[in-house]
Amino acid sequence: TAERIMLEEGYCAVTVRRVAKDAGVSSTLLFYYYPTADDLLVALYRHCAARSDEMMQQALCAADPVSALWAYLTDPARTVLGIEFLALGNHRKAVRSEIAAEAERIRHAQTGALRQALGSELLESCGTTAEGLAMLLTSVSRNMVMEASVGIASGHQDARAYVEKALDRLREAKQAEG
Amino acid sequence: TAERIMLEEGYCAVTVRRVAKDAGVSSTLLFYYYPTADDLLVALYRHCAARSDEMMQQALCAADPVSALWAYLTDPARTVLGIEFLALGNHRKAVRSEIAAEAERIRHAQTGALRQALGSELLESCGTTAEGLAMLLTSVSRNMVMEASVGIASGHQDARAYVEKALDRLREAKQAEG
DNA sequence: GTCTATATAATGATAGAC
DNA sequence: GTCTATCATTATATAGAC
Repeated sequence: TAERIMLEEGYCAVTVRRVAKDAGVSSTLLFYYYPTADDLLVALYRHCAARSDEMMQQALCAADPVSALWAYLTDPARTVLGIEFLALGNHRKAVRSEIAAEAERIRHAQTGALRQALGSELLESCGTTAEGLAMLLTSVSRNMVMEASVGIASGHQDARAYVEKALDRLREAKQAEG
Repeated sequence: TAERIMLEEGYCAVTVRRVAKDAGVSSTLLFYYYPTADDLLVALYRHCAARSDEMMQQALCAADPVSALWAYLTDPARTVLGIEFLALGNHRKAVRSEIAAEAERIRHAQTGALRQALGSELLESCGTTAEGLAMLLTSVSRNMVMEASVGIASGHQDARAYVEKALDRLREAKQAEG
């Protein structure tokens, strides 16, 4: 329930009373399990992060990890939720360090997979590193999803085409090399 | 006052009473000028957008518009504010269309300046368009600022170096051509 | 475990004095 | 224009019945 509210109305709308009301229980029951409102948000974050992590691990183990990673990154619901948690971390110190640590872990996992799939040499020959590429792909997908969500469309097709062509080229270069 | 609160605590913290309190006036005075809370937010948005627009116009008229645009995009305070308004638009329909329209206008201005500074042919030879490049640069700067704000650093140096090198190359190609 | 009732503070918004 | 006083609602949180 909390996840749905966060996705539809943003992290500010995820209050104990609101979640309790939508879930059909009393707010005191939620306070019984989560002593403070921040505890509820942290629990929600851990739940979503674990599931997201599982999805990403599957993507990184796929036959084509690069395509699977890009598909994972551009999934609208997951990305909108990720942005909300980022905003949450930006404004509530209680969850900030947790979100930062998890984000670093995720980037590290993506980095390892990209390095394994493409090789450091190929990445360097393209002018970046696995860390840089993971950061760039995350940036484009996040902004694309966020802008699309408010109805901004200019440049989206071009930017998406550019990224997907660049990923195609990386794949081809890897095949030619391997 | 509203701008400061939004920057420091996010758009959810920008309430009529809170702004009034920090500004040292009564909340009814704010309701006198802004009949609803949404009116206050829209007015704040217009104020910030106009100033931001002015900064961008200056950047786009600079000797080196590409560098100036990138400097403008990576300004932390302005970017954090921009992200807050984007999130605001995502969750409050009253301001959504206004924010989307302004964002399209901004992208259009950037697009025109990029086309003028670099030329469509050069951009196409790099595999993208002015719209696509504006979208990509905005994406990287936004995510970089947002992540840095919560303490995420992995890949930032590499991504920034990649973008700045790509922009350098575009400038050099233009100089060689012109 | 789950509830009702409650305390305290903050929210958007209005009525009316000056 | 700017204020005080107020209303209805919602927020986090606690006490205590069952």
